Amino acid sequence: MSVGLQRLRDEPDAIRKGAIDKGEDPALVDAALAADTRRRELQGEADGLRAERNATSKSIGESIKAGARPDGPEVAALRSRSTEIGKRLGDIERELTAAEAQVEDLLLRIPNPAEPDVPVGGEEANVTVHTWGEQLPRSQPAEGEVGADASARGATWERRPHWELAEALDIIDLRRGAKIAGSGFPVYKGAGAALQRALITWFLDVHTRENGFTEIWPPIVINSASARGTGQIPDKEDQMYVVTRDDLYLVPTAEVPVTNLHRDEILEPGTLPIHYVAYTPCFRREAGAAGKDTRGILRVHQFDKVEMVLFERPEVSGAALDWMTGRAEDLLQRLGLAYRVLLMSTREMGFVQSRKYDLEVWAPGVERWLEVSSCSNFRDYQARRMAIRYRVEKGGKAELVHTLNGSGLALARTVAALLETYQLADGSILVPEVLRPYLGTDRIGPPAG
RNA sequence: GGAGAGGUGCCGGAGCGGUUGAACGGUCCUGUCUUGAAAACAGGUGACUCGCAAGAGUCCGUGGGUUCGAAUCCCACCCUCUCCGCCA
Repeated sequence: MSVGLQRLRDEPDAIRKGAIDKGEDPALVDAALAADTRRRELQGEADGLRAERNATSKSIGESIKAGARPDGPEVAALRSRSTEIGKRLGDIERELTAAEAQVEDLLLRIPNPAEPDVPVGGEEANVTVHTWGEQLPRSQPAEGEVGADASARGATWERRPHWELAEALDIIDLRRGAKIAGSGFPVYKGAGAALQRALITWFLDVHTRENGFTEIWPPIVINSASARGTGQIPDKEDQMYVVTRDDLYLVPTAEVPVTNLHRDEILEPGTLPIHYVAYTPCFRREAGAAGKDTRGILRVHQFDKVEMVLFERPEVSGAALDWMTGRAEDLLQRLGLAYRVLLMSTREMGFVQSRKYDLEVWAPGVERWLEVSSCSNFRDYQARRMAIRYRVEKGGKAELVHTLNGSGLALARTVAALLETYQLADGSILVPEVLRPYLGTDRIGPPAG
């Protein structure tokens, strides 16, 4: 169950197209359909046999009650007949179980089709919806609006990448992180550590106090059922760290534990929408990305993220996605970081999303756009996997909810962009207005040496 | 980690191996009554699968097993609670 058998039967062409657009195998649709037909046949047979057996067993009980001897010939005849049925039933049931597993397996491998207006294609097809802020150049006049500093007046200076700044300021220690855990596990130190804490706290404060979210502080390990629910299994299994001994995974994002909060639940009328926000560290193996973005903290195995998770009624999930994306944008605007919003194409958006916006922030030191947020609507796809339903009215029929989530925001890259944007000519960092109450200073540095 | 108790429907709480999908109570819904409400009374009130329907089937923590038949018996696992130990 993922795309939904009903929809698969009703509009197989649309599902096939959805698979093709996402670069997945459309033949899975036909395989699933065929497996489902077989499954239904078997279930019909099994149900018939069970009905027969149930009736026979019942008549044994009734005969005995009516006075027949339990070891008499009448009962013995019924008994052997029931045994006979049971044997056939056993065979059918084995086949049925296999067929059910097959259907489920195939369904799990069929992607959620993108919404009709999502551009078809790969990276080149992504659409920039809009941009905000000034895309600062790497070379900065000394009297630039952000980096005005007396000592550098009259000259131009080059913005430095965040890893140089961080090392000079001694606020991020990548080498020692590699020593104690491995490469890609940064150590934040002093003002660097405080900056992490400030960002996390500020994000959570805005979401809970201004945006109406309920804060969740979830476990940062998940079991396989939870990983399956949100689609990490089987789609992204090799990106997760596994605790084999206890059959647990380290969370790749708070989305997994938080969305699973309502797994196998029917939400009563009046409970939707549910808006959760959660901070967790996030662990990703980044398998297949070796050698990519090796410098600095652009691609790391552990980073911090504040995540928004929404449960919505189907008819408003589209608007909810826009709203949620706006909440993430608001944070970037108040941090004063230039960014752009991308509507991701079919092959870029992922397996379980129906629509996804990425927020990319401009990092002038490395002169790149960095993804710091990804806001997605999953419609009923995750909800079906997790059996999250709701009732419109008391006693009404249970319907699947729509789930959405988005980063608000992911830290490592935000920190990189922030350091590079707010660096001054002397290597110190101006602290954005909104973070000053949290950091207790308006400036990090300058470096001692 | 050790010892014990227990996991049943929206909730509480029954359940000799055979009309128990599940008594009883509560909740909620619908009627009757009432100017309205409350009370009282009557009826209804789980999810899922297959089926046009009638209906059939599955589900009593999970997975196996015994049996003609299992919520009821056996085994394993998971979870909760109590006591002990340990500990941020």
